[in-house]
Amino acid sequence: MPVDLTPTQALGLWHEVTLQQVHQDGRDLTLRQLAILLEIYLVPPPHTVRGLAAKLGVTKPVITRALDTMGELGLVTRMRDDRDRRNVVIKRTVDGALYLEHLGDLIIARGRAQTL
Amino acid sequence: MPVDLTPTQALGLWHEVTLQQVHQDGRDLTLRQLAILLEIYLVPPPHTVRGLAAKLGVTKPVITRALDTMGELGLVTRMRDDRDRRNVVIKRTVDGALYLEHLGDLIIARGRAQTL
DNA sequence: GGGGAACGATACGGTAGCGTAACGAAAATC
DNA sequence: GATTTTCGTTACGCTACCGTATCGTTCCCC
Repeated sequence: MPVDLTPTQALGLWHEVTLQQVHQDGRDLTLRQLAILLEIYLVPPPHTVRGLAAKLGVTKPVITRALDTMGELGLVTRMRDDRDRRNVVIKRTVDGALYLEHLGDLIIARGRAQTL
Repeated sequence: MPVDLTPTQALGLWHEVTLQQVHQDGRDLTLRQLAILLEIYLVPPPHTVRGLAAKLGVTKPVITRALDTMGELGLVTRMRDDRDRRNVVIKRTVDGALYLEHLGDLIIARGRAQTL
């Protein structure tokens, strides 16, 4: 799709996608929440609270809260690690995968419109 | 830059940019705020509160609040319209332009890394 | 010029995020 | 086996956003 995207076009793409996202998605995830979600789904597991906190450069409560919220939305799940019961392993869900798949398609669609 | 971006790669790009943004930018704009900012800077003026509200599909107080916040951050300014003093015209600022320019560069840089 | 419409801002109660600090449970260390 | 460390969560006070409703100002129109 996008070929030779300029900075301006890149911003235009961001604009289109953001706009669409604001319009249709009532969920309205924070930038941080989205970053966490993407990290969980795009980087090979396992994912832990502390690992995500380190990767994003935020404190642990931020991760816990984000997981609470996104858990209620059905986008992620948590399970205790049986090998080290201090750890919590973050799991993906079908809804979460669909959510991101939808976002990916949106980017592509807008990117295509952007370069036409 | 990105050539033949797949949905997965598009998500990867979003991931990288979001991650970077979370890391370095303390401002942490809402998705809505970012959409408003992009609208102001990428679409030809004039911009009004009601116009932005309609374009984004949100209520007017949302726009007013967002302009308050981003105004304090120096990203936008407001001026009363002298021809119709009921209106408020939203103006761009140097800082706002720099902010988005930075974001555009970030997208390009990450997009390049994405397809390497 | 008086009644109504349009525009943006404000008020209000509620919700959700933040950072710092402390907590309980589990593992590691000695 | 007691102490220390690690891990995730919770508590606290605070800030910022939300939606609905209302307000003051300005313009429009008869």
